[in-house]
Amino acid sequence: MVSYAEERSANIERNKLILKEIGMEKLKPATEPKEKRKKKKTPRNKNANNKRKMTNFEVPGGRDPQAVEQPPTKTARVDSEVSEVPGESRRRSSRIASLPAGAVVHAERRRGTPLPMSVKTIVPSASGAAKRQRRYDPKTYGAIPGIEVGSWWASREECSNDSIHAPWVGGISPGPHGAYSVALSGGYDDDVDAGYAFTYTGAGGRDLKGTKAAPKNLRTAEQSYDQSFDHNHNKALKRSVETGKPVRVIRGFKLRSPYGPSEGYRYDGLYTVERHWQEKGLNKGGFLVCKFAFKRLPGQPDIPVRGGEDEEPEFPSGDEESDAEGVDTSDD
DNA sequence: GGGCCCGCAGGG
DNA sequence: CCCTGCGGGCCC
Repeated sequence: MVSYAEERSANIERNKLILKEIGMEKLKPATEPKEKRKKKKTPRNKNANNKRKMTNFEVPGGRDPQAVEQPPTKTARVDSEVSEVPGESRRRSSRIASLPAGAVVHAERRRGTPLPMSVKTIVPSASGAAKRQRRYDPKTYGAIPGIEVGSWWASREECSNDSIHAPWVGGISPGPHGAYSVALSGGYDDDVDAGYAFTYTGAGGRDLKGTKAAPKNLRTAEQSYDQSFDHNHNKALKRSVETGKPVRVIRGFKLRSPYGPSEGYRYDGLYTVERHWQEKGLNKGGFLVCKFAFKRLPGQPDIPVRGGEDEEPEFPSGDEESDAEGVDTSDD
């Protein structure tokens, strides 16, 4: 029988081929910007709230943000001076590693704290927009005004608040004419992330409730049955292929790829879903999974790659050879 | 590190 | 109301 590693490489190779087929080569810049470590420029500012968002890379030489409806740079919401997050060098791998020192999580949102309910009701937000104080409807195709490509958040909750990706947990935010957004967090071991294109695994096929005897109430779990395009989320991504609607993409720190941020979540702009198919997933049982191939729209700022200084690129950033990269368990 | 258990946004 | 989901705090 085939080992997990072998099966994984095989899947990865197949997925890489698909990415080549959809023509992502041209999108990848000759030289890729390094992820900017969030240095601790500003002293501290321990006033909570500065954990808002920040753009992670300033593009060398002004590119023209034309091609893709670039939202008006409107840094609202950061009411306080956008102090640099003193996140310094944290090694990825820990959870949401460092909410930078001063970035205290709002007490109301903490888990054990008592008044989460009242938080929602605060800020009626006249326009009856949403319960949260969202400025824009996340159920929008394309860019969210005011959120630049490269913006960064410490948690999924914050991404949701800024309407970039509404679900707190789910990777896919479905809509009638396609998905609005997806989150790459490395949930599936055989997905390939080449930055300017990537493969993505659909939702479903998991038993989140556990067994009758041992109920689990989980949020994620191993595959235990086939995924299908009947699942609303997968159906939405399939629609994206048909309609060509752009999908917002965020990458999370758990993503094992040079393009994954070392901490938190980063908005990497708009992509189109080029293909959808089903294949045997990397799971015990060989259950089918729904797969999708995404390609980035041109004209957006380059994606920063990890490996600023104290981090060594674990993969040769691209695909190229069939480098046996991930096959190992290169710890981490 | 792993296991638990949970809040929440969204859709049905 | 019910169920789902590439989180995440907490405890061990």
